Amino acid sequence: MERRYDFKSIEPKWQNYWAQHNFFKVLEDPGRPKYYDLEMFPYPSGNLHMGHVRNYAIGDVVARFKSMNGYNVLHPMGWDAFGLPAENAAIKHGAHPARWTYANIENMKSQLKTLGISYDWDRELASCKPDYYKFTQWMFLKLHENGLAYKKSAAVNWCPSCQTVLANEQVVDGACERCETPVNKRQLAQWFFKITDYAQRLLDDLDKLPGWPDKVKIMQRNWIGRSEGGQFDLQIEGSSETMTVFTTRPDTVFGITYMVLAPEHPLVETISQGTPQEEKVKEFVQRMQFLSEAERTSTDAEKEGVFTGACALNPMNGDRIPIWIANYVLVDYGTGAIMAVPAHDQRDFEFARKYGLPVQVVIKSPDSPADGDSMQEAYEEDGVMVNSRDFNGLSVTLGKQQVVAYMEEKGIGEGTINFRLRDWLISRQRYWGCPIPMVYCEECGLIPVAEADLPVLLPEDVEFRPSGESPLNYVESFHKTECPSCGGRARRETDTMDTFVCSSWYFDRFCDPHNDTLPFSKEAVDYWMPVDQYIGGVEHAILHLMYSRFFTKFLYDQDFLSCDEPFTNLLTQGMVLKDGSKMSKSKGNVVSPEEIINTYGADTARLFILFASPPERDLEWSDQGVEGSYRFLNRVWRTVNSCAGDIRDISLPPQFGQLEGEARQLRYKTHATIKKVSDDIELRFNFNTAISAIMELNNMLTAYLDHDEQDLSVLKEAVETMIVLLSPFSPHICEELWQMCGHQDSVSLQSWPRWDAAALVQDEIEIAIQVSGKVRDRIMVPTGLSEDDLQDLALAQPKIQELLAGKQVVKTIVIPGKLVNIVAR
RNA sequence: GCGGAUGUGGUGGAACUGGCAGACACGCUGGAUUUAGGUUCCAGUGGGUAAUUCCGUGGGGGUUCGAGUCCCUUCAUCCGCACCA
Repeated sequence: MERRYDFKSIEPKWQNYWAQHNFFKVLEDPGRPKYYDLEMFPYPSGNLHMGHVRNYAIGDVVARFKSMNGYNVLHPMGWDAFGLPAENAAIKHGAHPARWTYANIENMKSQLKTLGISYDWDRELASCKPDYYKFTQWMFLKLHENGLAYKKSAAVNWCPSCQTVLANEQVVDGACERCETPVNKRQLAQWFFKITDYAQRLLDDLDKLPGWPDKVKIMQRNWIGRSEGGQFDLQIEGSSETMTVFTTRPDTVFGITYMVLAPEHPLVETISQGTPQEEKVKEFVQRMQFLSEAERTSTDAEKEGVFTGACALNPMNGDRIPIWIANYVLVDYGTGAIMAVPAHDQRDFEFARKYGLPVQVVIKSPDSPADGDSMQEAYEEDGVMVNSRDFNGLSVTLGKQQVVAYMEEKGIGEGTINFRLRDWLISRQRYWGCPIPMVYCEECGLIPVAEADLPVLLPEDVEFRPSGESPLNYVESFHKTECPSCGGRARRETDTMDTFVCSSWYFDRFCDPHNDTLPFSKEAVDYWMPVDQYIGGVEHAILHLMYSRFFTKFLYDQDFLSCDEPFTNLLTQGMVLKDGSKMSKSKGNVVSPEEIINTYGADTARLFILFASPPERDLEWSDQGVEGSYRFLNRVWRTVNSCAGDIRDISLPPQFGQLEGEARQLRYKTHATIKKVSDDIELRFNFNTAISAIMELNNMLTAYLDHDEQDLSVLKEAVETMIVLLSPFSPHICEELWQMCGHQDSVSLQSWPRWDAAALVQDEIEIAIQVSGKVRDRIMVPTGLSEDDLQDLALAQPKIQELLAGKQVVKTIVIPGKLVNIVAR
């Protein structure tokens, strides 16, 4: 017998076997329940890292477990293949993004194959391939057709050094992710998706997702940021203009002592013109423009502003109110203008004190200050309305309703709901992305490309200049085109789409990946969607998951899908850490999966990563831990080796009779392990405890094999059960061991074992006896003893008698099967 | 500042509904096998104590016959959002 099992030959052997026999290829099968198991598809950076291994190992346990439980399992893999790194590589090393990307995919795919994950590779897709992005463009056209894709001028993140716009997620702490230059804002015409139309549904339907972690739902709720309030207009004194404000506190409208516009608000220039303040206002607005996003919006930046020289009239009482501009009001939230009530809003309060503006109390509770001048801070709690004319005496809640009702009646304003969620900016001035299928015609304006003309191909023969500007701008054969409508001269849109667009529907495409007329057939998605289990990192809690939900709802509304939520259950896996921090090149603490697989094999790598920590939690990498997992697999190897010959020809009895002693205990353990492993995988995703249960079974088997007399049926059942239970975690070694036990078929094709309730019946159990809550003795008792008998037995123990001498028993608590607690004084 | 999570042996972690804290591993100690190292196997391993036993789940308080688990309070670390009117 070999000292160590030979994973180097076993693993490729079974990987080839699975591939040759199309083990993981699936088709729709109405006769079996479906299960769609999906891990977030990776960006092809070139190399697999431990986070990937963890993600796919978790997914594979689920896929193999469900498959052995009779489900028709869809488990696909693909590539999120557009994106900035490919272009950076092109600029830096001169490699074409396409070549760079496809080479990376090749490399990562071969690494992935050495892990032995049960993917249906026939469904592989790459978002950068024309047969895929054709339909990303199709999605754009459908959204455009329905008024959900539009172009508008917007302030976007601009890196002055790279000479390009950046996505929000490419701005880290106010600086460019690539060169660390502070980012500023620039006004550019950009494409948006109108995700805000779906804000309410995206919020409400979170309640339809009990299979999602609360953490993620809370993050999405906050991101959507719904707030109820009112919106009303104020006449600007001496002008025909009005300004509109949004407030969540209509009840404090009589406490307004000044108004504030965001510096970028379009009214700022008009109303300050010709006033003595004009110059100061211009100066302030300019200064704000030069500030970076981070400096401008950080909470600890001091509030500052200037008077515009103009006043507005409070529609409730006709009061003249000065209009200011200030850094703390944001142009893109609400109406970009606020009513300031310093007595009841801390931000307004700080500003008012700094500039000597009045503070007027309009909400009063018994313990709140009545006088604005002596207030130390704003009073934001509940109370009743004062100094508010007819509304005096109303509570905050009632006041809100009645002030809004009054405004509606008088045509001053109305109740409104505001969302923090903004429309999704999808334009990127980048080459390596999905082209936006629109053209600009000199005659007809903005015209969508006809569906029949898709895909708009990304030209391959392009030049990369270090300026970072999109090469599409230089490629005449690309941008020079004809108008789809009038046939006249037109220019193609050279912006490409945010890669999040590509990843917002890839899970649908997996259902029907080779369809060349539609993104997917209705039949295919009706069978497979929604995804039953989605697995990936928390970093996508908001963006990717929200965008995918938005796309799904849109496709549902258009009747392309029958479900309106894409992911029924979501598992967010923790990070893989080394020495307490995230693995990174700069820290030099990266452990390469390739190396681990070479040294210990994929089965060990998978087992360790699943054993070291439950999936949601961060995982501390330990080289010694890996060694331990490897030792365990070797122990299993030896266990099976040493008895395979003895059990090979044994056939299991249809029923195990009354067993005694060790054999009985072993059979108990076998079935207890089936139950434990099944529950841990299915109910809790606690793979670490499932594996530890298998370890216990193997430990018991090792001991059992030392006995002279063995019940070979019980032994066979235990050994084979262990192999089957271990197979979703470490499939290759289990295939080999299964074969060693004399089986011709694959362990992957076995049904998941069922536990036999009869085997779990014990006739004796240990009971703890407590005196006043402290364990003082333990006794073995027959199961099924009555509570009274149990109590009598406990009291009769000599040790307990001794302890109770001279004391009075106050009370006895009996927990059958667990303990007896005797309370004595 | 707001929101969320996590604090258990030397380490990773277990304890699922309030019921024997530390399963399973790693590490360490001792022993066996081996010329030796490695491998493998056996035994021990929360802390204090000579010992009956006492103390122990970040700290403090509470509820309970009984608390890692429930309640209040406090500290530390990590993550997300951050002037959202």
